[in-house]
Amino acid sequence: MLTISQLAAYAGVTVRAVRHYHAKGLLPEPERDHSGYRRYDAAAVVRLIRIRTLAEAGVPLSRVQELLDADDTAFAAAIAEIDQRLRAEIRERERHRKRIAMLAAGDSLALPPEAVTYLEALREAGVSDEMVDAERDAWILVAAQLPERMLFYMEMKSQQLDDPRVRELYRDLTQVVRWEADDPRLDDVADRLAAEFETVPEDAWDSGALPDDLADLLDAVFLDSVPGARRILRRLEKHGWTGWTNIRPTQPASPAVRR
Amino acid sequence: MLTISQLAAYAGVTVRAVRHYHAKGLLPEPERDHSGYRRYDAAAVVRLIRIRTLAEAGVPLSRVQELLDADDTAFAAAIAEIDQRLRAEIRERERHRKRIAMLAAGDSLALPPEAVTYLEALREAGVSDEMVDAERDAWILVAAQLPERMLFYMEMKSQQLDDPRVRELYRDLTQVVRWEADDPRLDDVADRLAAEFETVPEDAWDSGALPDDLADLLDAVFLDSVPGARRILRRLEKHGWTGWTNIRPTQPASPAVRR
DNA sequence: CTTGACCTTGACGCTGCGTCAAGGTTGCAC
DNA sequence: GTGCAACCTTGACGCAGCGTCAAGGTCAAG
Repeated sequence: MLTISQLAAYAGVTVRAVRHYHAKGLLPEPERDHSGYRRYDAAAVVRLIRIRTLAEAGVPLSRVQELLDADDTAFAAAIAEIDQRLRAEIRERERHRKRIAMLAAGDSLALPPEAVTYLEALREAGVSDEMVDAERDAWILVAAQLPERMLFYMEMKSQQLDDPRVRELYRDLTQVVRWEADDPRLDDVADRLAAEFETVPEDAWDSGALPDDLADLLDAVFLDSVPGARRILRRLEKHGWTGWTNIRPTQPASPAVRR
Repeated sequence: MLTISQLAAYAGVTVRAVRHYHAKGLLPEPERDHSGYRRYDAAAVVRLIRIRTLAEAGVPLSRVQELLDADDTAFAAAIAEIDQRLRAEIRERERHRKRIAMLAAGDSLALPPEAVTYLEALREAGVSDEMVDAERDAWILVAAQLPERMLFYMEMKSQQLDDPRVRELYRDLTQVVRWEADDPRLDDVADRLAAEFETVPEDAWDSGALPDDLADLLDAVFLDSVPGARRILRRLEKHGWTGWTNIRPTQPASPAVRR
């Protein structure tokens, strides 16, 4: 008769694993000797080796039982299913590998490469680090909601950046975001912005627009992080512009007809 | 300001996951509103998206923290390590797949193919199912301890089975294992066995011998499962044979010298 | 006022054991 | 006989990453 550690050694598992299999009902509890020790016969070794074989093949313990006393057909079916699961787990890990490879390649988390390129262009245009970071965070939010539109947005933004006046505007804004909330120069900035917006054709506003809730979120970021934001927005309203992320002309007062 | 479910929705995770990240310290607990609800700003969304991005890439939560504020070098190193782990997990699953494929192919668990072949040969030689099962269990024990020697053993056994007299012996034993412990015919069987053993050259016994502890275990199986086992062994001893699994001639009485 | 959708904390469940803890047993050396 | 190491026992927590009740408080709309 064998003690639990001998049994475990024969089957190549730990004592703890044997007790675990008892607890799970995979291996029947054997007789105890006079001092309460478990005593095993050789049949237990065989059963334990079978359990270990299945477990090492990736069979979940909850299914080992049924596999041990399945007939050939059921066994084959169960095996096929387990193989399916293993394949899925492998595919998942391979997806993970690809993702972390991309993380290692790009300089920023959670952004597609075209966004990384755009942010790089911003930096090269002389925009300060902190503003690039703010832009990056904003685009992370967008990319999380609309990954499939990022390429479009980034191409649009990159084109805008080709215009030297836009680049200058960005550089100037780098200073503006540090001004106090009541700095009177904010109004001048808003006036310049409004003048700039006038040059954009009327129908171009909607094409690059973001969903309202996302725009609200990004507006909130702007308002939270830039002291002068509120003053700029108020001044822009006076010029007939509303919003920020989705900036557009205030609706001409065409009275809505009710009923 | 966002509620926890809005935050979760923006980042594409569950509310439970957000709370879990709070508990793990990955995401700082935000301010509470007057009724104790958590209120988040957009920065939290960005941080949460970063966490999710890393987690989805297979980074363990315990390492997300350090990765979020690692510099490029440290980040690359950590990524490389995680990729290592993912590859190891993939290899493990592929090993599992191979193992279960083998389980599906062979008709028996925990035995190498040559053993399956041998058992098949036994069955075809007319040995009863229950005796084949007993043989199989015995070889499962051997295979677990000495997998590298199984090919050798199975070739040896297969060769023995080429001898028609051995095959007949096996067939006869099929009956014998069912006899009562005190069946007098057991002695005749032991006599026949002894006569058979005599034909084996003296030096052949050790070549196929198993380690003593394993032989003891298999002997125990024999004694446990065959009622007449003890009587056969006693009778064999009288003929000068000892053991069963590792049967061999009793040592000629060469008196041991003490001190 | 009611209802349904959210919010809160707390706690158990899942997988397969590893790892104490606290105590009893066995077997061997002295 | 005694001591010590190496076993054995049950019980319980820990691990990863949340899912899923439970039991209650809150909010907004009808």
